[in-house]
Amino acid sequence: MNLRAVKGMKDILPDEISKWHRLENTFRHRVEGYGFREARFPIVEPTALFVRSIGETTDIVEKEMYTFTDRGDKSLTLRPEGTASSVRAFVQHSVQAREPVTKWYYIGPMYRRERPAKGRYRQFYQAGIEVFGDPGPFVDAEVIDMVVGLISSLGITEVEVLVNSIGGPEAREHYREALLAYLGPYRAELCADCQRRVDANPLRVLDCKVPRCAEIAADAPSILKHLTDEDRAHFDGLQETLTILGTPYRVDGSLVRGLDYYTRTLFEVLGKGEALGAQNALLGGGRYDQMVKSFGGPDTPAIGFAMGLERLLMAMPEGEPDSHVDVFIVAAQAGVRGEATLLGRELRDAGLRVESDLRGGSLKSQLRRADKINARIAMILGESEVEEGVVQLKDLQEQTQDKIPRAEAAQRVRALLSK
RNA sequence: GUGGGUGUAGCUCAGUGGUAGAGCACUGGAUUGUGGCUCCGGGUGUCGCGGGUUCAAUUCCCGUCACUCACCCCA
Repeated sequence: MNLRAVKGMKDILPDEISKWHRLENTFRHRVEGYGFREARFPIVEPTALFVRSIGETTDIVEKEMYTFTDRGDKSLTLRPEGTASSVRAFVQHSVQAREPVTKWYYIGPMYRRERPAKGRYRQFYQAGIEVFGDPGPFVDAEVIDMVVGLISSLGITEVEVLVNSIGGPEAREHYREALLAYLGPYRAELCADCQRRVDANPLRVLDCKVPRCAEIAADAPSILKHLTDEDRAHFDGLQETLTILGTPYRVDGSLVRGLDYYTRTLFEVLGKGEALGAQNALLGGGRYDQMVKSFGGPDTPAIGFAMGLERLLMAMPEGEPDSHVDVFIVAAQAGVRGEATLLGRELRDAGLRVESDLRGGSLKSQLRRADKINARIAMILGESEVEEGVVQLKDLQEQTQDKIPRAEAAQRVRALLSK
């Protein structure tokens, strides 16, 4: 077979879907408990949306986007993340005019053309939330506390919560100057990428992993020293609230994150299980108070996060094997298959999940099938049962069997299932 | 983008210079219409692809592609 899923993109088959459902349902339930409502956005957006929000000099925009020209000569891009679309939609629909605070969540595929690795795919799934209109810091703390609760209700116990503040535009500008002054003398020692970054976006130099650059970055001034009083008060307020909530966290001044749109609060949750390999960032987020305005909307503060579903899945414990079938109907003779099909419809109409093997086959093989797919009950129908208007109700778990009137079949099954 | 590993049955993997095996899965049976456990039986492979060496290559060599892991980046 020479037609395969494209590199870095995976099929999810039914055998693994129940874990996905468990994850998605837990996420939905949790965030809906905080008043978030689902929104769905296009997977394809104008390229400029991401360039302007994520930042021209970020890795995502520089080398990871799936960008193409459509037949109308427009440059389009498969979304690499969800926040840009959320903001675009928020501004496009003037959502701020309908409510003071907007809380949205989304789940869906994202695309980045990176080299695939464990827990990193070119099409991957993210679930995320955005809050528009609340400047914080209480909402920042509540969001962080919410994700901690979410992670824990997924059965993931070993995590670390990192928080940091990179200040607002004013602090960023002061810091930029301080950083440039510091980096100036070292300029020639930096790697080629960083020499370019000094001009384009000096903060990115702090992120570089080239040994010499990392050494230089290690002694660079800290942005925490350049926060304005307001930024500082915001960050203090966040930490105080986390303390009141009893949410564990650690301040990490080196947490910068790869997207340029962040302001003030940044946070990240790291998984610790070895199942994750090197891709241990389960979820990340932060505040982006300038983005709505920069897209032409009103000055609206915002905060959000996104989590990587594949990574969460790897960190989650395996669940109980479940069954997708309540009743398996067995036709004892080939001649009653029509009657068995009718019985199946009767039970389904009563709300039960019913399977059968309409190909027929031996009684033994049909029962084996019922056992294999983990059906709780087998219902056997043969010539004599049809004649008498009854069915054999076999409880595969309790190993019991009763002959019951066919009319009572659905109700008897319900009684057994609810036991 | 850089480095490493691996490609043999549907899956997980053994193995050999003379074209190949196990377990699981699937399937039939163990006396009449009763699953799981046990026992007996059954099918399945362009041994990733291309080239080279050789009388002979799945095995050795080279290339290539794919997958995978790490670096990096991130979710």
